[in-house]
Amino acid sequence: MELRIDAASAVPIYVQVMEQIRALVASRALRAGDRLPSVRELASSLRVNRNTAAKAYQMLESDGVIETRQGSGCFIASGVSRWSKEERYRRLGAALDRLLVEASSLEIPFDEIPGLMKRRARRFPAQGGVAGRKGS
Amino acid sequence: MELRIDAASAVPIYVQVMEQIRALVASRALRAGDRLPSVRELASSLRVNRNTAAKAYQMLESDGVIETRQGSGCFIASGVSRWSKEERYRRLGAALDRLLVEASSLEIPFDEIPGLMKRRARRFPAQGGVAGRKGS
Amino acid sequence: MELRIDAASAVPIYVQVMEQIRALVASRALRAGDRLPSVRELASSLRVNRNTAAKAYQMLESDGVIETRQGSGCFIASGVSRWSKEERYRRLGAALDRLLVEASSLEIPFDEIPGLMKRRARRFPAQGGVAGRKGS
Amino acid sequence: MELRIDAASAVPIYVQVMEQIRALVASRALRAGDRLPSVRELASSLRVNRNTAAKAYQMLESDGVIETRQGSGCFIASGVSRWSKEERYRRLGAALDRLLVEASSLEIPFDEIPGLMKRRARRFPAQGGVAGRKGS
DNA sequence: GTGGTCTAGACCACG
DNA sequence: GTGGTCTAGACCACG
Repeated sequence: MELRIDAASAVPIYVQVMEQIRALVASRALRAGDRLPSVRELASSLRVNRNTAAKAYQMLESDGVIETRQGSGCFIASGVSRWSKEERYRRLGAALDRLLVEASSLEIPFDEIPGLMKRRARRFPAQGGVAGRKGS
Repeated sequence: MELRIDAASAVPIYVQVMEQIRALVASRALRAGDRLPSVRELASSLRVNRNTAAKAYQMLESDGVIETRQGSGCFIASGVSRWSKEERYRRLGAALDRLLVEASSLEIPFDEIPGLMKRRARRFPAQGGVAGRKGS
Repeated sequence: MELRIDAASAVPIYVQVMEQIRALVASRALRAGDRLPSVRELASSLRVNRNTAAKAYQMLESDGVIETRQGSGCFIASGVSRWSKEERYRRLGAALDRLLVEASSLEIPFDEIPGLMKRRARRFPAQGGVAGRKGS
Repeated sequence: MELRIDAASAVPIYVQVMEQIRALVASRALRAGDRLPSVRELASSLRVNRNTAAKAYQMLESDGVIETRQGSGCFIASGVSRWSKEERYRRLGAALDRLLVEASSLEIPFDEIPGLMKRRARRFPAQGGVAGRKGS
């Protein structure tokens, strides 16, 4: 499991981690029983503080998304809510709206966006699972 | 002007206000010269502190989205970004990264994005938003 | 870093702080990467509220003068203005107007100004300040 | 007597008025017994609120710079402190430093400044007394 | 009425 | 330890 963190975002890092893990579960990229990296592994791969990674896991556990089994790690809990195809596209639509507002505000014509996106996407690893830390 | 604030969100209230006003400008629901509610009105309608409402307006002003006129209130500015070309593309790049992260998490292939975007873009008036009014 | 605040001045405290830090950057007493005192240190040394010190830093950050790194403090940014050329000359024009008002009030003929400026400019390191470090 | 007000400045308008009148007195452009425009005249020529103009006069009167004679108007008081030539040039020097800091911060080379200033100065009326309201 | 500044103090995120 | 957000409330400048 690889996540992408934007340290410059106003959204706290632990929330970014939570949201992305939730989204991976919801989109079925992660399934019940799948093992998650340890807090230390996650913290070092994302280059964030261990407390931050631990907090994300704690919150996910208290939300019932993951389960901690003493001595063997963290796992995706069973019975987590799934998102329908419609729900996933609805969410991407909202993200697209945010992008278009930004482009509009920056006075960048919409028809330039696909080209810019293509270049940007090259920095991403194999699609469907994104790795590392935002480079900008 | 109707805004919706989620006090429980990790996104700061003043940022939520900024984003929604930017969206209203992009969709031309708000246009250059339009008057915004006063800081006090906004604060009371959103049930937030006056300072929080004022901060949203001040940040929008420093971004060139709105203008403050002494004693008479805040108005939508006449546009034309004050950022350098480099800065504008840097910012759009960051927004594109956020979009790609979302698409990855939702397991939606990148090559579907341009098509989805095109449909979404129809909701926005002129392409690039402000472009059509550049001279005004 | 030693700053002097005039609490009785009509110029807001946070603006006084901003101006003095800008001056230290222009004179190269502060350089890209230098760490600034923490918000709490600055506030206590100037005997102002923490929020006031924080506001000065936040405004300098939004102007691109300093950078904030999560949990580790504020640092002088590596320069290179993010404003468009138009915006930069518009701002200098406003500063020139202020100078001309001052010269008029002091009854100093405008044609003496370039000579006086030349002498003053010797105190500043590279001409244009950051120009010499543009590549760094 | 004509003054130049910058409505966008962080310095309150009534303080700008006070400072410029003080400077005109100090530089001997105004002398003891000279009549000042009425509050109404001043307010309308500067296009500021009457309260603002009145406040400037009140403050100057309480500082002993001007005297109000009932029914005949405001006059420069006798015995107001004067600035020496050295003091006037010292003050202009400080203003020049502020300009150079701004230019440095905007990455505008110092050698462009005299040319820009010349163009800017054309907008000013006869030198030594400046009129109207800043146009930018 | 309009917006801006500042304080004191609480609480949060991150290292 | 670092910076950021928010509130409640005072006070100021300007119309």
